[in-house]
Amino acid sequence: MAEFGYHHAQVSRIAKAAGVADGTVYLYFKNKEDILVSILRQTIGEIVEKVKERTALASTAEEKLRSLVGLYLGELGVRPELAMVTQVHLRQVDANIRREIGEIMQPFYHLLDEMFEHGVEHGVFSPKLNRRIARRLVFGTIDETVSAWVLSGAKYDLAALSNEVVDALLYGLTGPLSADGSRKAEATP
Amino acid sequence: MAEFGYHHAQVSRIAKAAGVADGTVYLYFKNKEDILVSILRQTIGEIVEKVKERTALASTAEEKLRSLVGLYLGELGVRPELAMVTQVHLRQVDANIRREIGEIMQPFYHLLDEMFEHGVEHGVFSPKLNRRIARRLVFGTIDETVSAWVLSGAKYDLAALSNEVVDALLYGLTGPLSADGSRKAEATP
Amino acid sequence: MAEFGYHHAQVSRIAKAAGVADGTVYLYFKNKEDILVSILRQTIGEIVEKVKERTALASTAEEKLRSLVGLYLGELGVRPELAMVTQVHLRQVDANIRREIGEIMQPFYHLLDEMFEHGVEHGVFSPKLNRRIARRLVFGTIDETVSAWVLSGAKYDLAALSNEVVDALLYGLTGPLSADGSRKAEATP
Amino acid sequence: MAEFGYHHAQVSRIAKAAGVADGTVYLYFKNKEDILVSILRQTIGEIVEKVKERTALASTAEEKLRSLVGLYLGELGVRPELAMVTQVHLRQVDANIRREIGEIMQPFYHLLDEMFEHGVEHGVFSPKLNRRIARRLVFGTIDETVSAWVLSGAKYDLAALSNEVVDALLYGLTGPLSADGSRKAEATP
DNA sequence: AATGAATGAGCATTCATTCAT
DNA sequence: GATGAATGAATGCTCATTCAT
Repeated sequence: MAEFGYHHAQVSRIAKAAGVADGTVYLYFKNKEDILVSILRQTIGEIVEKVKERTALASTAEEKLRSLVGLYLGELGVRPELAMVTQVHLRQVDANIRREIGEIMQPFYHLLDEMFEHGVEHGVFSPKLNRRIARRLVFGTIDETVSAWVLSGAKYDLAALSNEVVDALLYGLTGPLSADGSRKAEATP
Repeated sequence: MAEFGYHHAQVSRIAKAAGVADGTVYLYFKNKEDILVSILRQTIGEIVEKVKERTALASTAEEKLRSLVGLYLGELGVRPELAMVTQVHLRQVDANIRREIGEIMQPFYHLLDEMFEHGVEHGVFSPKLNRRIARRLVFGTIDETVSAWVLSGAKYDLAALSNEVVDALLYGLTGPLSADGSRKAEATP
Repeated sequence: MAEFGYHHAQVSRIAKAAGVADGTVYLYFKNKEDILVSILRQTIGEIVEKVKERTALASTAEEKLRSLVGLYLGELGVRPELAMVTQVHLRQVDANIRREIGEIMQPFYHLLDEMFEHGVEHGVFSPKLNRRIARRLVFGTIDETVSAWVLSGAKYDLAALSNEVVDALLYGLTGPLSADGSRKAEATP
Repeated sequence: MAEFGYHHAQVSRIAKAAGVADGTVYLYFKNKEDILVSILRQTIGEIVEKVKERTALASTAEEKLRSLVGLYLGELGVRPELAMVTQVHLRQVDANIRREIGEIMQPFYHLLDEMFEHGVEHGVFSPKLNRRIARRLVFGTIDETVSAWVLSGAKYDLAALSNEVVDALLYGLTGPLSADGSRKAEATP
């Protein structure tokens, strides 16, 4: 199927992108899987570090979520190749590795959980919401947002969507309610 | 097509699952991509048809969304092999095909859009919410839900999560507000 | 080291020699090792079968040995490619496989052992000779004989050496002694 | 160069064993082949020197052969890594090099030839025996003996086999004859 | 002289696709 | 229509060799 031009993350392509010979890659990584997984681990690690710093300064759960989403979209938004790796190449590997990916995402999921706990404690987030579902709501939405951006060719400003995405995550499709039960006009002023 | 196993969707495996010889597959499909894309097209087509029937009977946008999510998770929940195809195998192909997948999802996205329009018109959904973001909220969340279920080995009842997922989609992390602005105790009674 | 032109038994070379495409080889063999080991197993198997038939007809241990060596050199002598495999390619694989080769040679070694027992029982072979050393004497000598022939380019008649080789194996460097202790003039009349 | 392990004689392993960096090897050797061939050349050279000294003192052909075999097995028997090189690594290279190996063995073969001439002149070795076959008898047998020892893991005392091997080489399978034509009881008293 | 990071040719193996039957 | 044996392009990985320091 040469006509379709498969765009797998061949090691030779990665090497060429890095400006080194194929064999050089194996001086630094165990194998192809290790390359991709290492990229993800570092990317997630950096994002998690920044989010921790930033959310420590935020007092409300809403602000924390806004930091988290903003940083996630911001980091990937300025590095489309990284987004390509997380959204495309890493999904081309087999299910075993996808489970390993789950482990790498743990620190990020922990952040989400902590933030959620904080929000519930302060009466901001719904105590009725299943934590697992909350995590999928947040991660699923931002993941889909990044995927769409990558597949579009990374043509627009990803981080610019952050506030609207957070509004959706906070209030859902119904949007924020005003005290009298009517729809509020403005979510993000 | 029941025992894909957890790795690549080799054509020979698909043929064996279908009870035909390898070559026979090519009498009905142009190539491997065509097989996977056809499976997705049919699956989405069936779901869209059922959702159309069901949502025609639903009067409120919330009911419509509950039908849509319930049917989506219900259909994939009883056919793990299909979910394997949509969540794993189809992501292993190149970015070009993933864009084609976007086209196949169009009817489903239209449903979402119509439902959203209906909700906004009837004052149920927030008119402030970006349609594109709304779509990613809904699709991203259910996609992540199905993916997690598939990667877990399809061990639990996927459809059973439907109502909680819809609650999250409708009201977000903050959950539904009571008229007086306090957190409501129960989302799905 | 392209200048030296390594002559490893590449699978592609084997495939080309067999007149099939590279991939075809893997329809019949598990891997490269399996190819080489299978060739040896079949070759040795055929030789052992023939030797069994022939030695059953021979009454003396000397005749049996003559049959065995004659058939061994005869079989490889008419199939230089086989000899190439046994003497060159199979030695290029790692030590683990060389130990497996030992197992494949077992039937041949058993033949040698039986023949030796027969010779000792009938007073023809020395009862003092260590069986293991006897085996290495016989196999080492014919192996070296075949190797030299292969490395020379298989230019002469290998089987023609058989009788002289057997004389050497039977009587060693001292040659057969006449009854009075002097050197006999003729070993193989 | 003590722990070759049982697989390929990678240059990096040789360098590490020699306590130098990979690149340093190429200051002293042309290439990998040159390394292995040099090891063989030196080993054989040393053995040949020692055999020459020793056989000069020996008066009979039998004593000379006993010295030669004893020294060969003795030298390799105390240096299993050298035996690994001669029996395993050197056979993993291509046929061209194996022919070069033949040249390196020349001094050793000359020794064998001289010894054989001496034996024939003094009526100890059979004048009927083909010199080439005699050489293969001796070298094939000791080579096979060393190979078996190496592949067994060099677990037993190789030199201890020397006298029995020489007996086999001198008298063959039939063993030494007593003057009256009956089997002699003892070869090596 | 010595180093060791970088190289890239070389090869085993897989699997989507074809086509003679 | 159906088959499945045969194909060969594609790719991950190894390791002998080089060369800037």
